[in-house]
Amino acid sequence: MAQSGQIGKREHEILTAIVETYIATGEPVGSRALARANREGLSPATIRNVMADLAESGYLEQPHTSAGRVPTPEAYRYFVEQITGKAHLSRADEGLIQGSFRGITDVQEFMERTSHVLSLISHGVGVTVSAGGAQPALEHVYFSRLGDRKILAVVVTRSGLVRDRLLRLERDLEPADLELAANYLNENYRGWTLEAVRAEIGRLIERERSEYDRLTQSIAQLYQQGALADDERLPAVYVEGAANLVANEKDRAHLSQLLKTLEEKERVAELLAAYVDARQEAVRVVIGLEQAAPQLRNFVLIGAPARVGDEVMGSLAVIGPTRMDYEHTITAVSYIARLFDNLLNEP
Amino acid sequence: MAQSGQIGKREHEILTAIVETYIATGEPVGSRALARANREGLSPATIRNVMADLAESGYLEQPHTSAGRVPTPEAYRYFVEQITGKAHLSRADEGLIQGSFRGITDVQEFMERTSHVLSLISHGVGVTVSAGGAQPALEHVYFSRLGDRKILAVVVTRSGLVRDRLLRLERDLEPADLELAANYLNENYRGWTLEAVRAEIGRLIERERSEYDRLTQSIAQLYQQGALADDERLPAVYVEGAANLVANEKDRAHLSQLLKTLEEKERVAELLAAYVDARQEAVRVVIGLEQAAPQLRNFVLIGAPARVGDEVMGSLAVIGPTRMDYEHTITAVSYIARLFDNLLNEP
DNA sequence: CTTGGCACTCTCGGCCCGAGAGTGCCAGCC
DNA sequence: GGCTGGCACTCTCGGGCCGAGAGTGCCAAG
Repeated sequence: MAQSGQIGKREHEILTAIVETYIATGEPVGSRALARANREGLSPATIRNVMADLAESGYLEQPHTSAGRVPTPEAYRYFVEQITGKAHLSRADEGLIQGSFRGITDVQEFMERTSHVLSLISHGVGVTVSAGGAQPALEHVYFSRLGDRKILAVVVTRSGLVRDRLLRLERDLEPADLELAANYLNENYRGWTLEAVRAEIGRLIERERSEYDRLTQSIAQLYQQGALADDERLPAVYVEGAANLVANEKDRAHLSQLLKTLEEKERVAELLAAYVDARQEAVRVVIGLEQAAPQLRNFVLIGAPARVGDEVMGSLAVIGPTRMDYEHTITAVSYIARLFDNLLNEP
Repeated sequence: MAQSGQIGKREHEILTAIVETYIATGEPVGSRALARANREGLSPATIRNVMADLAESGYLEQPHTSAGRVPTPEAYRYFVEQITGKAHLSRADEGLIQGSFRGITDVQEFMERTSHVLSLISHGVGVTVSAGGAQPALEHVYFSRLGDRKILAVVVTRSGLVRDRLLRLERDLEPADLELAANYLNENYRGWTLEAVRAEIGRLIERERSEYDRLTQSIAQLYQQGALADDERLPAVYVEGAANLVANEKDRAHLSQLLKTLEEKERVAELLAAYVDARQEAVRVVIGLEQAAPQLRNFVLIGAPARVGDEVMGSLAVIGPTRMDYEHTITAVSYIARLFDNLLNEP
């Protein structure tokens, strides 16, 4: 009786074989085909019995009577658990990844390529999201006057991210004022988290409310228009390989919805934030994303945090159909996550 | 005999009606339906005669005998020519555009929203590409040391674009050296085009080859690793609304190719560069993009340069099927192109 | 516990056919 | 001469039907 969900050696073999062939072919797998491929030479009838047990335990489903069996999310979870640890990055994939990153010079491009190469290897959608989570620390600010009361603020963080914001001031500031303000901030607050800087400036303004000098006034204005604020609310999101979904999704309306969802950058960022655990290094595999969005029911997320030293710079992930090459994808995600660290810490 | 392509009043009316209903319905339009809609009460037979003439002149095609007629690219060109100038932005579209841009603070986000709102209005793909063409002028550089021999270079241009590059030096530089180098560049070359700065530094290094002082040495290293180079080679490209293609393209393989093409940012940038004329302000409509890519045969580009004052900051465009709402799209592109200018020059 | 056999079920592709839409052409009408 | 109604013809599309193929469940025997 397998109804408790016990999985013995034979069950394991057959379940694994079903998941593998279903991933390879995309069609419900029947007992006959399985018997032919099986090295132990079991008969179709035997396999049918085992399959019936597995179906009862919730690992298999039938699209309709008299079709083959299809793995349930439960089956994929089991399958992935068995793979984990054993998998090994293929030479070809390693070469592909290394080649993709050759000659990269800017951070955005690095993220873009990461997404791209992930989509190539997984045949799913590659996603990279910057930052989120940890508070970025201030490295440098710069203000540039673009026109009347229009200021461009550029903030560089310790971890190498660059953010720019367009500010509209209430009263105009001269370039000299801007320079003084930037110098003041750079000299006194380098290395502070942006939040701490904001808090400190808020206090500063409060304290000196009455005796506003020119510098404080400039800074107050810039601060109030959000020069240093909210940067963490706008993580950079890179999505590549959406075209891969076309082959997998046959329902047009559904496909269109999927593409729309992936174009909403904030939602993608939330998805990664919800599922990728920044605190631990491991690759996370989530099978069935229906909680995040109903149209992602038959989808899988395979992600990992991207960290440089102790700071989390963001996360990378593959989003793809449950019918996915887990082994390649998991190893690739894990490899690139480590690479990310090396890129900035090693020669 | 209409074989010379002469278009009289009646031909004009009927051709316009055919294009309009084909755009609306997507199905070949027949003489009967046209007769019913026609206010002049012409009979189907008469219309058939005119249609036969138009077909001979190259404005109409039949998918097969005994189907209705479908407009050729020539017909769309004619149609668009008639529209141009007359079109007027609808209240609803104007509200949508204004609403989309409310509260925007950074340049990237502005471009992204532009692409997004274009895709909403046109039901095609909205595209925005920064820069290209004109040489950007230096406003400010900053160097940050990320780790051993790893430098982050941030370049702000006059027009408000921010670019960062990751450099790997041959010999390490101290933060103090970096600061000196940045100060030197900022003080001496602000307002120069990047190319001019590069040329000048090249000369400087050449001249002082033997008597390298510490500052020149730092600058030489940063220069050689491309701190100021090639920025124009990497325009930022924002593509939104690819999901809209799903509804229009029935061939899956083709659809997949289309999406792949749109994901190749460089190709999209080239496409705009090729077709959007930076020197003149007008909206450009290109019908039939097969020269750019065979899979874009039945596609149309409607684009305009985005300029701030005299400087071209990039271009914006809609790429969509020939069956597109030209009137809405052309007016929207033109409106946003002007808005782009206002954004930075007016209150 | 495993296996071969057998009856049953369900899908899928091919085929046929009729309805519907559209065309081209011709003869007649204004 | 241009416009129109009529008519025969063509092509697509959807529905219905059928047979092949694949798979199942169950049973009885090894």
